[in-house]
Amino acid sequence: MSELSKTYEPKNVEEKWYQKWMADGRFHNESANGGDPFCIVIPPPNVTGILHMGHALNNNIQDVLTRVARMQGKNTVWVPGTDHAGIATQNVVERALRKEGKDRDALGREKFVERVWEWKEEYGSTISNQLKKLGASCDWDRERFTMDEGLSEAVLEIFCRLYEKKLIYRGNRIINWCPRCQTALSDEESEHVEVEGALYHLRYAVKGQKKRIVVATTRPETMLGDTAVAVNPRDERYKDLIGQVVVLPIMNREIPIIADDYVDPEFGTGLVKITPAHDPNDFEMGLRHKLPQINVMTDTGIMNENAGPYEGMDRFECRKQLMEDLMANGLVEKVEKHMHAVGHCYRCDTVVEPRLSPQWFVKMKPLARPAIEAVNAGRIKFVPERWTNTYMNWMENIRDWCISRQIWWGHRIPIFYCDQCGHEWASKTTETACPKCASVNIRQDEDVLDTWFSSWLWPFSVFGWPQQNDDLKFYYPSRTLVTGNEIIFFWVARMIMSGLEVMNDIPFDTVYIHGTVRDDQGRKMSKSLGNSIDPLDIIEKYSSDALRFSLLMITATGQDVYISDEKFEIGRNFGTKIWNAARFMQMHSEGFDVKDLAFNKADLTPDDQHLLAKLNEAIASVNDNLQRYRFNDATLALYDFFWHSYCDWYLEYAKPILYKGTPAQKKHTLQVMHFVFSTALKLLHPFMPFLTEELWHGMEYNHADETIMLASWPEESVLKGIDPSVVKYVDGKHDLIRVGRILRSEYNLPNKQEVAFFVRPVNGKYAEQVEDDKESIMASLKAEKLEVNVNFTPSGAMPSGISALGAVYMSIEDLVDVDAEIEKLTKELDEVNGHLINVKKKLSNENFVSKAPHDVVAVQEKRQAELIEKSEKLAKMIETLRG
RNA sequence: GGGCGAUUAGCUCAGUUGGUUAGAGCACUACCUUGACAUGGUAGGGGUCGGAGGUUCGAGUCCUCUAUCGCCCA
Repeated sequence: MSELSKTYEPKNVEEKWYQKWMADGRFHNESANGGDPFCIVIPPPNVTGILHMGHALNNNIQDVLTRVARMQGKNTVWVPGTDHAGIATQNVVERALRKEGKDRDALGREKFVERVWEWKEEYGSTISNQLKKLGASCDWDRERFTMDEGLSEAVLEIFCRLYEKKLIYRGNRIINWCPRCQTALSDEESEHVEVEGALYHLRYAVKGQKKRIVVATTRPETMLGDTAVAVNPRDERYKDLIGQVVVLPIMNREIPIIADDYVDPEFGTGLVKITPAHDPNDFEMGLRHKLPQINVMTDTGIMNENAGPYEGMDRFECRKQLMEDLMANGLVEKVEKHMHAVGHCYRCDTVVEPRLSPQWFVKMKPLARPAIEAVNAGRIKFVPERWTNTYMNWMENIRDWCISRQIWWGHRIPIFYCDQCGHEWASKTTETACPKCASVNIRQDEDVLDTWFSSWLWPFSVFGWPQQNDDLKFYYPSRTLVTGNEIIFFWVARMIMSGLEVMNDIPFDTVYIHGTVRDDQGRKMSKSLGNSIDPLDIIEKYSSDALRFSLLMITATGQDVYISDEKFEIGRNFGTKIWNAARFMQMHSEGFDVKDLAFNKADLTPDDQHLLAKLNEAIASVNDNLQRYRFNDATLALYDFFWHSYCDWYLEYAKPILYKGTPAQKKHTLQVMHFVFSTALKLLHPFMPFLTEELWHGMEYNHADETIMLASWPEESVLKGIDPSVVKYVDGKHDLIRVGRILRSEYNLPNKQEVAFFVRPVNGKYAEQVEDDKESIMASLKAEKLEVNVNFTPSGAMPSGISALGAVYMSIEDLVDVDAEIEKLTKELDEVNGHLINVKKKLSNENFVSKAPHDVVAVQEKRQAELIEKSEKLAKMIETLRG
């Protein structure tokens, strides 16, 4: 085997293997290959996106699942792609235009869209390329983009279907309007941010009376569009007012005082101004009471002609001026500080303006019903389960989805209007004449669709729907959807609805929701805070494998992840450890044939068996934890096995054999080592794909499986049948070595100083086993001599300790600090007796004995016996020391 | 206002159906540059599990209340 370099150089290695995997088509699969399908669809990142830690975590998890499935021999496909991110992308290109001194209106729609496509061609593959650095084993031949021809067809198809079913309609309703992006947003795209605002108490005059009433509002400028004042009909205070008329200040408009149950008598003064064109609740109330709707703002957030003297003023400017004017007229009762949630555009953070506007909506209730049912029936499960509540809560209170956007980049709404006869229809193709009156005086709707209106089709549109084909049949539904909780509403819920509507089947059976990646102070990573850690920097500094392993190790199921740079040292150090273990093996493997790992079972030493049992445990743990999406436990099992079981114990055990053993012993030990190491590498591969592939080849394990990617996934059963009593003995042996080392360390013996040990095993069986194992124990203890004697009694004062196998004594003539020894043993005795009291208390408690399960009681009884024995031994040892 | 989550060692976090002596990594202390590895080894110090009450033979784990922090929804 070619010699492994002294230090691991991940950079070249990672680049090399990814290229090779791609060149060999290892990530690709198709339905024609048959077998057991395993499909994951990527949550498509924005085409404008750059990789952040959230992506790294998200895709890392998907890659682990994908790689495991592939090794298990499933027909595995992980479909990658990006979405066209309508508003975000348009913003990016507009910014670029501005730099050139241009704007989109001057350019015109067609030219602008061309520009966006150019931008996409140039920069759109950034995030995909970054995913490759992560090691993501996506089937890149299947990469999709939501504006692709195929996916666009899917969008048109479902739009027309839902339109025909009257599940898509146009309505003049209050929507969330972003004055900066100049488009409508869905409710989900308006992010509520708690801000300190004010509650303005305004005085309105009641017509024909001297008295004034006081209304409270957070947005005083909307009063210009007020068309009523409302009270709760049960509010005794204002009974007399109902039906009276109020004169709106400034505008001098006469508006009625109405009664409506919606009004909360507790809030503010119990009197609410009603502005149907600028507030969703007021809008509803306006419909109930047939109130006029007066829009006082333009689409850029400027006051319009309905705002009287404030026309042309910015909305916040107007608020200031208006308040000054009202104040001057004595129309302000008071202004209080007030915390409230204000909607902000999720793209540009501008304060959203609720605004009356004609938009397209999807009627959601009928789509939601089967989607609720599917989750209730357990056909789709959320992991962790608690997210089911979030999903259900939203679904059960679902509101219609505003899908039209007043931008140019996106799927244009396939609705046509005939200006001749007024006919309106949906069509998948570009229409040239009215199907009703044959007029050519027709036009298509100017708006485009919400980006999510294409990504909600993702699980089947990526396979070519509405075309029917074998891949679609084979891979749909996908298996696990891996995503963050922030897009349960945006995406997950909607995919379930579309899947059931279109495919008549769930889009995936499991939704794994991972945590949000935060900085070490718990803040969300964001550019503006400057606290984001760039995954690519981490890869540069520590390697992709280190990034991957560390991320999973610190990510508990569904909990948020707090990261800082140093955390990635875990993975780097782990990789180095494994690399060096491999180098060690290689140094001793000259002339050894790694093709021949069929060790003779009869020759298995206790340590061999112990190692095999630990490997078996690791395999079981990784498999079990993967199944339960407990990635941190899976990585911990791997870490513990490689580092402690393999390196700390077995490798140290093997050293004397490899340095001084017979050729037969050496061969046997190497067989065990290579068998275990190669199996463990496979188990590690999904988590650290690059290092494991490099070692797979470096150690020449590739004779049967050319790539570790396609090597067989380790299953527990391969190693059954190891005697548990032998495993227990080796655990005891480790304990004995530990006790011996403590003795050395207590007397500060220099590493090189060899010293004699005496062991008094608790039984003859252990005596035999220790005797047989003498060489190995002596090596671990740097002992010049090890005497095993069930009847050993120290001739004089000797440092000692108690191990699971029996008492251990260290011979260091003249150096013994008798008082210190007595103190140490007494301390231990006190501790043992403390435990003993507890156990005795338990066992003498009748309730415990009668009510606790038998095995629990049995454990306590056994423990009692052990503690008594230990206690007696310690007492005797102390006595001996006292002379 | 409603819902969810968190609160365990100096720090960041595990602790799965309640059952021995509550774990890990980092940091810290001492010793060790020994022929895999100082991105390392050996040994060590350090927590009674936010607070109060309850259920139970037994509670970090279940229940109630409470405090603080965070997220989502209104």
